[in-house]
Amino acid sequence: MASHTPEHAAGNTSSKMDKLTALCRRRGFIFQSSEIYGGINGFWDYGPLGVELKRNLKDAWWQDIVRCAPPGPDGQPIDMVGLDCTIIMNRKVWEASGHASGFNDPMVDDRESKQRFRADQLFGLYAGPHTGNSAADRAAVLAAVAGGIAPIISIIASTGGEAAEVLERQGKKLFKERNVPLQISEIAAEFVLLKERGEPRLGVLAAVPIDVLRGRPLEIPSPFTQKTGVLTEPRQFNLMFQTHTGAVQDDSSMAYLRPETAQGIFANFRNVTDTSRVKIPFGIAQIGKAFRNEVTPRNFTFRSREFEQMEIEFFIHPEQAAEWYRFWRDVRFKWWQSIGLTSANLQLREHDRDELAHYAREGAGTSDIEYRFPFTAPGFGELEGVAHRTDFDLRQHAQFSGLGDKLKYFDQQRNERYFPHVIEPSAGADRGTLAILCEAYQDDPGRPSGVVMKFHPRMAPIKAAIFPLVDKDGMPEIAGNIYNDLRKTWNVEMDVKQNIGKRYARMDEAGTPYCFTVDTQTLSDQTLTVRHRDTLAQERINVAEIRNFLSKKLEP
RNA sequence: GCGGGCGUAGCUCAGUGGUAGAGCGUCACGUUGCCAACGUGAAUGUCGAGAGUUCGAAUCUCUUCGCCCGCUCCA
Repeated sequence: MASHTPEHAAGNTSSKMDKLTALCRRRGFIFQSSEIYGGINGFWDYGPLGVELKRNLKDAWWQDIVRCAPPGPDGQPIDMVGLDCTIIMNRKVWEASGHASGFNDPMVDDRESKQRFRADQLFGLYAGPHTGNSAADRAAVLAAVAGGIAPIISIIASTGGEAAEVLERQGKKLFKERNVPLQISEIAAEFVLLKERGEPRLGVLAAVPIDVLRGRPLEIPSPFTQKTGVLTEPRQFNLMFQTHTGAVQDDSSMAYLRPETAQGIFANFRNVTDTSRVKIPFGIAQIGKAFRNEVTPRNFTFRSREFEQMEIEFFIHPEQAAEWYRFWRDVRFKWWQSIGLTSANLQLREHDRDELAHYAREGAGTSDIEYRFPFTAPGFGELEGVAHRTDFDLRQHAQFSGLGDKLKYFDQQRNERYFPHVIEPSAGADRGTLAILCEAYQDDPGRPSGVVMKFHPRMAPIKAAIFPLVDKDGMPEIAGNIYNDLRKTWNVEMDVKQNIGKRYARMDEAGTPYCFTVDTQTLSDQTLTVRHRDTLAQERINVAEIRNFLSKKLEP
């Protein structure tokens, strides 16, 4: 795998992505939203081919998750029901979920270097006394941090461990920029042994408290230059879109566009259990739009401000969390492979415990199913997150709605009332579509189009094309009959214009896996040629066999 | 949001103050008949947008919008 460089590893990454976006535009997969008005940043439209592709992805998900859910760990069929809830909900939903307060990350700017970072990712190196009594020294320096002393050096990191790594790697450079006569002699996790002018001191790496940052930003050294006096106070960036319900726009009518579909499922948990006879373990699935005011939408459709999610909330008894977490993680990874993401560009990555979201920190784990996009290579970008959300959301809604224990689930078999835990596989439909496009794209100088989209037949926007070799001698009529029959079941196209090579080339760019061509021989023996997109090979089959042929090729 | 780069036909680009162009693609007709072939013809432009300078702006200036790269964010 690693032995041969993927064609979109560093080097021609941008050119592959440029070619792909050009093809998406040219062939009608994806357009920029409101293009004739100059576009709008972070919003994308799906054209005639794109809408088929994305719909195939969502339909496959719905079929494989809701209508024909996989057997569970015990081999028994899984209980799964669908849901479709509104984008705008009572705003208390977002207070309960934590989005209203937690979804806007305070950001800090370095006024001098014009760089910005998240306030909660700022770590400081704090120095305290070194008496030799390590327990007392640690307590002393931690007390000093809590008391609000300024760090001597600052670092951007998401965890203390990462801060230690940065310090280890760049320690000398950081001290040089600060121009403090300090030396590091030892780093053990977040604790650091320092020497200041030969005098030993105990250092600790700790998050810079937000209230210190807010109150005295000028005393904190910039993580970029280690200069003081350049940082701004943390500022709020609300990532949720706001709107108003009703004609009068005041504070009381303010509402949010949902930033995730999950909360609609939690808010309907009781409705579903009351009406559908599902029993734990069971899942509720939903496909729908969500909206986030991303700081910087970029990388084609990868980070859009309006996007579509395919989410499952799977409700379980807390004791079964680990088992169901592993189950869904593996099922979802295999599913992406089953629809054509078969290369080493797809990977499953288990999160480190300390990078987990607030609701998942105590859980059985979180993992990402990731794809190596041309623009992330050699890194990966997230397609789907599988998280054990514990009972966080249901408990929050129980509290905020005032329903309390009434929102608990009564388990007949266990004779027990409890808040179920939740395993959440949450996939991005637009990101999935983009990964399928990236995976399918193949330069091929050996064919007339120069490029071919090798979609899995189940995902291909056009399943087959029907061509009369010549636009005469009764061939168009035969082709027309076949077309009219096939289109009752599949999205197929007929094309009579121009020479056959041009028509094959167009279908290569659209990623159509099979082309059926009616020729002179068809007139006498009822056979026609099937041209295979991936191999360019041709075979003859009987006209009456076409339905069988396609059914077999298109089954999951 | 900050810094850097870029916006001319569907695509790739030429055009640096004086009538908006080429190739490819698209479409029509003819011809051919299994991989963008050939001939003839046609359509297609708010030169990203707005303002300014000028007798005259695709070209110079300012503003703005969008795209790409970095920081940042994330399904």
